[in-house]
Amino acid sequence: MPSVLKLNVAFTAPHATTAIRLPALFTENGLLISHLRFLYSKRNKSQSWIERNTFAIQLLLKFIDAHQHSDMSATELLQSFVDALNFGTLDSQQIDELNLYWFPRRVADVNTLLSHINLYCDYIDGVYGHELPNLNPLRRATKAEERIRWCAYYKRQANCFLNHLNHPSPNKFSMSRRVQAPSAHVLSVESVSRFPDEHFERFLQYGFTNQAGKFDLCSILIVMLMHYGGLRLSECFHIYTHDVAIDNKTGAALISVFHPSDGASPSPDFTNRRDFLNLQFHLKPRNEYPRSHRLYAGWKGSLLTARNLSFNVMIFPHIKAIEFTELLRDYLTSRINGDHPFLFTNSKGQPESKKNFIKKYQKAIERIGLVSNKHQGTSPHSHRHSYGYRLATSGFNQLEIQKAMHHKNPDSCLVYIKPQDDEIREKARVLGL
DNA sequence: TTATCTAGACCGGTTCTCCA
DNA sequence: TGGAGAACCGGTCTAGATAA
Repeated sequence: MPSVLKLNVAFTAPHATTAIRLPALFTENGLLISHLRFLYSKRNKSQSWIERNTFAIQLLLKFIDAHQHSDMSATELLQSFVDALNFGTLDSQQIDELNLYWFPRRVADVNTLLSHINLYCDYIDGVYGHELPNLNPLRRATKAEERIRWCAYYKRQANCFLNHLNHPSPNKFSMSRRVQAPSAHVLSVESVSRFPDEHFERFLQYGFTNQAGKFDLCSILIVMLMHYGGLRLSECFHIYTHDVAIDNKTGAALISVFHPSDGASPSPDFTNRRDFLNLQFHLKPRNEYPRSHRLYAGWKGSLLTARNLSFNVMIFPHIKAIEFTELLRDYLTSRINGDHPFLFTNSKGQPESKKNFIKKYQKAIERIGLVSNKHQGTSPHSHRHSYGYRLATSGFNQLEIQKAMHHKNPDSCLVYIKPQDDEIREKARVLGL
């Protein structure tokens, strides 16, 4: 049985009226209540953040538990924890006496985990104060709460976890430099992240067919929104059927993407989309479901350009907006409708899940003989890269690309228009340099 | 630097299709 | 009709990428 178990529990804080679901850590001595209270204090953070924090504390508790019978000092033990994260726990013979079997982690990952532990330790300090804990020393402490209080104490005294985020005094520096996390390397990996243009039409035509040989129009439309509209995958799952209109003059589809909760309701009877989903369908905005929920779809805070808290999808090239309309008509007449407002549905009429789309997307990639891999540009996000690059190579300037991709910061689009090594080599060759 | 979203691996349950 | 295999769908976990 593992020394630390994670279970999702319904937690009701004192004086609160409703319970919220949070991950709780259980050791052989019971629930680590201080961590649950810490998570409650951070309940406005994302699901990803809460998961990552819980995972970091879980690793720390497991490591301390594995060293119960060690004669290391507390500082050495915590230093050893940082080393175990960095270099793993297997020796050169691939043997792990601690029975943890951790593999080496990337520097950035280690820093993230240590940052989470640091935050929790700060919270413990705030609750118990800065005095020396009147407890068994760390090595002899048996209760997880006691161990965490000692970790918070040593973190403050010896900066054991995150020296690089604080500013140690000179007399502490010599020790803390031995135990700090390493600096991350500055790295720009050359990778092909745009969808290969030469395969895209074939991908749409032959990738998405079901068992009966019919087109999976739902998936095709989602891919078109990403490839020709530059949408992130998650944004597609927030679109309602009401959010699509047709330009009567050109026949082009006009698509708006609204903020999932605060965006204007399609009906004036409701305050906003949260109100609409709740009262009309007993649903929540999809970014507010837990990450493990089938309806979950993230929201990355795109730049909203309309007062109704939405932005318009800029389909490029324009001819594709007309093709989108034609496919959309076929889709809407053939889809199974369900009790929800979402545009994209699965084979049962329920809102299409991101997870299911990704499975079908990968299958489609394999059908045309490619491998689904983001480094080869065959992941859903690669279409957003293709969109940004297409705008850049068609002569749009940085500000125009920023607006089309709905970035708040003009520099954010640079990653999408970054040239690849072979393109620079080719340019140099053409120039004869 | 920090917070958040995406990708991918692995697993399991259910439903569908084919065939003996 | 029942078994085998494929397809579909969902859950969990971790690492990497992106954006502010």
